[in-house]
Amino acid sequence: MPELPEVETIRNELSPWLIGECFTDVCILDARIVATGPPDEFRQKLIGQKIEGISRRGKYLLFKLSNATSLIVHLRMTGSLLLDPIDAQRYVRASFDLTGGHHLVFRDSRRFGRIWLVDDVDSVVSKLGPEPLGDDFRPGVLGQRISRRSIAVKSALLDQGVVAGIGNMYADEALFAARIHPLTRASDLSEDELETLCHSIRTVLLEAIECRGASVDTYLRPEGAAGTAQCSFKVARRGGEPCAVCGSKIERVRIQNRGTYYCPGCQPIEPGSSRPRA
DNA sequence: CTTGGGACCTGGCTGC
DNA sequence: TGCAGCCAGGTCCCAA
Repeated sequence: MPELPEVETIRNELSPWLIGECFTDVCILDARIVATGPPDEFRQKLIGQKIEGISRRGKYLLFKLSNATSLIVHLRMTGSLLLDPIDAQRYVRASFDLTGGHHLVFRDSRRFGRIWLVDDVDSVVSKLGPEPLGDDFRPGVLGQRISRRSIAVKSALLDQGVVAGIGNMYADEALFAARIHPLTRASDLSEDELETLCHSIRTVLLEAIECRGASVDTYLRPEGAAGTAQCSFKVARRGGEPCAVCGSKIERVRIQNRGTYYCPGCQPIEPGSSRPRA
């Protein structure tokens, strides 16, 4: 499922092809994906607009348009954006023709993805927390946002208002890298742990971007190739396998109704135990 | 205010 | 083999 590294990869790989091109036609096949008004209006407003730039905020992909509006795309669970696909695609919810002969296809089997056309990007993304790869994402900032939260640290990382762009897979990977048990109360993290976690989040996300994202489920890069970040996962989706670091069997629990994977050897704290851990 | 749980959605998997 | 039923999870919404 597309999280920050996947969306960043899509941004990186679409940009050289689409920046400077104009929308010449728009086809909405499922009206539900348009979050801003009727599809016809969406289509009329978008046609003729030039893409001035493509950026990302959390898991949102932002197309800056020539009339100062923005096209925003969120892929949610199963969405993907394909550039000039050769084969006919299933589950196409919208398609876009552009100058230069390009054809951009929004595909989404589960219909959770959404697109917006807005004057002000903030009207969609204003509640997001800091960008984890930005300069302002510091241990103190993370601490400020979770120090009064009694929820599990895993839940806190999934809260897009705490930090933007982390989803189920990279939350598990970051907590493993930081050697923090996912059920640890967010408010119980020490300053050292906050610093380690902050660093681990950045490292895990940067390494995944290097791998062009993780192709689990339906994620593919715009030109149809897979990412390889899933090959480097230490715990995510590896329940029952031995930990590559200590050999313990990777366990799976449910937190906030999400499958959560961790290594009981490397992330040893038991929920409710007194701190500090041994 | 915080927290937890359900709704949304459908392909793929499990089990009878 | 066929089919019912459950599961995955990002975000929003609502209730406690």
